[in-house]
Amino acid sequence: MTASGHDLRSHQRMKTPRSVLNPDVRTPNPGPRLEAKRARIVDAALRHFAEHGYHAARIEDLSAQLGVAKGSIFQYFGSKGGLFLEAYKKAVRSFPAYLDCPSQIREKGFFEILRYWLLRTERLVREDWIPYRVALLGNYGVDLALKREINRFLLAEDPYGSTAFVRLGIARGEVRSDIDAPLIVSILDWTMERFQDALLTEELDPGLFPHPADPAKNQARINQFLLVLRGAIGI
Amino acid sequence: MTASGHDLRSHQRMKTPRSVLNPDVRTPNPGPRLEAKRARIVDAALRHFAEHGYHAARIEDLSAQLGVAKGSIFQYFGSKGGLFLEAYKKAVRSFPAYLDCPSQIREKGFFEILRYWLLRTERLVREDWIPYRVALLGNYGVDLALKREINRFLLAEDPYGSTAFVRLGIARGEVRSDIDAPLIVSILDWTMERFQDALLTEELDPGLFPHPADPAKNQARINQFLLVLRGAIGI
DNA sequence: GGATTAGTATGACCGCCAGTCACGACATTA
DNA sequence: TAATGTCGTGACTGGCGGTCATACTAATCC
Repeated sequence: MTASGHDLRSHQRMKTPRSVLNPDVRTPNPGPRLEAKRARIVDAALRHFAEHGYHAARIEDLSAQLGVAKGSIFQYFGSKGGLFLEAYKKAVRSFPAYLDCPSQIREKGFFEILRYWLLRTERLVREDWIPYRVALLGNYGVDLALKREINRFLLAEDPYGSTAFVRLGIARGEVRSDIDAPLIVSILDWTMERFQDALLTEELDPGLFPHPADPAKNQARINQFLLVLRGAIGI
Repeated sequence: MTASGHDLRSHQRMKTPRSVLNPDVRTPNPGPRLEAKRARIVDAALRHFAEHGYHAARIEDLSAQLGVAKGSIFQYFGSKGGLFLEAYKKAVRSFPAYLDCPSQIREKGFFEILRYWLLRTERLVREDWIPYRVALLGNYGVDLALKREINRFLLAEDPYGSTAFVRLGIARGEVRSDIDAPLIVSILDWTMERFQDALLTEELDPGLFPHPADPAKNQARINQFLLVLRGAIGI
């Protein structure tokens, strides 16, 4: 539920820009078999990175576990960073966008949608922590070169639909219109990301973030956070 | 100007907790010679990390450039991560705290202090970009283990004095008191950090953050940002 | 001052792992 | 079957973080 940047996700599968991390030397039309193998690798990598972290993850272990040669993985993804980037994308794409909430929630408006997701995220994490952990790694646990690619991706896809969400808020008269919409979006993304990290890190990486967090008090915290956020970007 | 956590920096040089990154096997009273050598290494490391990034920095290069054996560096700092942590601490400690502003600014109140530093930071960065770049690396360009130590440090030292600063704001009646002060501090830290990153990244790491930023418009952005922040935690 | 010892400096060496590449297996076409 | 392109492979390499036996220096003692 966090991202930064404009909503540019217009059509599916826009060509990602070439880069060291994204050699993309595959044939133009890979064919279903290769695509399937590629997907298998990404799935396993997701789990592997989630379990070991970025640096401690060993490509060779991954390849052994998959029954695939190490060389193949590099052929598909170019580098460890490239593989991680694909895993990260898959993780983030698996998260719901703000507007993917039930319609009766949507009718209640902007801030109720936020509340819905904040309350919900805890359970989502518990059900499947793997993509959340990989997202955490991507946000804080890689080097700047990779982080740059990640930000580029978030900017291009806006996977949580923050821009559309803010637009809805403005249209409903719930979100202030005297401030540049992109700045609103950024602030929403920043604070939501950090707040959720603080809520979830207990399970994802104990000790990563300072933790005044008694889980029982999370609901109260969420309410306070929403109050502040409403003051910031509301009305 | 950003940190997260309580203001615990009570006395100088509180014992940092032992850890893999902080073996601290030095003698209890190192003597001035060793302290000087240690400081020399940290200084050079600061520059070296700033120039090359965390992963691309080579301890051996650093040691050659210093005329010091590689083994010595590991003897002093235990690991590359330990060395970086020290460099990061030094960088962050070199930044001014919120309340270090001129007294006539302080008299103008909480939000004017923020404005002062936001306007000021750009120039500070230009004058000496090295610590800012290292802080950026520490925030986004290391692995989670190191990031954990960094957060622990920020929590323990509160190097920007955010807690005292918020306390002042509350005392002056400028900052809302209906919300847990620690949450206010966190939100202030989160947003200030990200906003400054967005402002400064142009010079520190072009392309790291999405950049709608025409430098000429920075002042307008700062004003809008302050408006939002005032709504969030003001009155 | 010489001897003993504790603290400090050194750089050759080791283990590890991302990334490479020559070769082999396989598929496709002729 | 031969020829040609594609895909898969794993032994190998390069480079770097980290170690440690040895050398050196400074302090301490008789």
